[in-house]
Amino acid sequence: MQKPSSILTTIGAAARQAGVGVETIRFYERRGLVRQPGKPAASGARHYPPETVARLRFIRQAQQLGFSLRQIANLLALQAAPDSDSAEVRIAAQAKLAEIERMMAQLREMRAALRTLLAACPGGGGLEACSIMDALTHLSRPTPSANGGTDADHDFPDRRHALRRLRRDRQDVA
Amino acid sequence: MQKPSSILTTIGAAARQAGVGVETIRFYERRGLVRQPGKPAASGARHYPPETVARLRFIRQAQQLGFSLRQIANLLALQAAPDSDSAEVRIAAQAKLAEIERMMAQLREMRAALRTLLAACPGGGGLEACSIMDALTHLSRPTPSANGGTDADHDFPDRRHALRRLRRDRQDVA
DNA sequence: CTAGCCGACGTACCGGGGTACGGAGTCAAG
DNA sequence: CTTGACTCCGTACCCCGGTACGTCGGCTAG
Repeated sequence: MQKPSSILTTIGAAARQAGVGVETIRFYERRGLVRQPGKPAASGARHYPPETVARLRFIRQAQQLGFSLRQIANLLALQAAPDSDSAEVRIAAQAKLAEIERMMAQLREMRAALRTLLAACPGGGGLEACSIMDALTHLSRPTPSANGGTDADHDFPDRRHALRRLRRDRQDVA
Repeated sequence: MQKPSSILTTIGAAARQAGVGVETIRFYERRGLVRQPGKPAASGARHYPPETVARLRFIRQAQQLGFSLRQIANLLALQAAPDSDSAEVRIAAQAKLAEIERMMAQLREMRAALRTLLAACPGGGGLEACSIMDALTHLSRPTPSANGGTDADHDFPDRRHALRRLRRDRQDVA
């Protein structure tokens, strides 16, 4: 297979150079994040220009900054447009920064709540004595809900939406 | 519809009381997080006991602490088992706390990187002058990858996986 | 010549957390 | 009686970021 002799990269080589999987590149192609080069006449193998590898790295970098693929696509589109203003990029970065700070605040809340629960926790015994289960069951509502109005209580539908998709769970104990 | 007169709750009332959608309850039933009560003979409408509402609130509380539905299911199973030890709950909470701290660390990294980029950013002009795009393109790799080994460079496959699902993106500017 | 590896391609699937749709039944008020 | 609100049920769909699978085809080494 391709020795490091030429600059033509097949998909596999590009994947290795960018540190992603082959399937991932194909996935990005479908998403329009990377466009696939035309196939060289007869044979089936496309060869990727080094720009593609750069683009893949760009994507990875942006992901590490917290950008979603959709947002990265927008950044890349900006990159392609000749009349685009770097102020847009700045705005995007600022928005992302704000978003990250929001998430951190929510994590801090979660952490505080967990710490409180853990502090009040006896180390074992039956569940009746478990202050954590207790707190979850007889909910200590952190958000005050003005209850008894015209309708039923439809309290805070806020943070759940913001933070739900945040965890990376293996199927631990719980 | 049901005034605060009786304790029999239909699914809609239960949903309002717990602050979730009807479809969400049905979804939880499919998942086994909540079991549905038997239907009262002739008619179609099941009536839910107040325990179900409590259970729904439990789920919401636990979600706010960062637990996934799967993990919550385990907690609930624990709750049902008579011989379960509250130490398990404690362990789960500690694990979750550790997880949250990991996520916060990653967010801090992202925040620092974004701040650095923003600090070096001119407020506008062509993209050639954009230090952010620049940084993404000619990657300033934060993780040192020992390169040139036997294989290609397959560096850090870590944080991406941990943090990816963290954002809550509408389709902003980028 | 044949085996085996790579690449190309489409499609399906995973896990997480829901939302929406459409048809049928039931109940109460107007 | 009719209308509207509500329920029940299954199925399908959404976003997100990939992964995997199966079938070709060509290239190259043994």
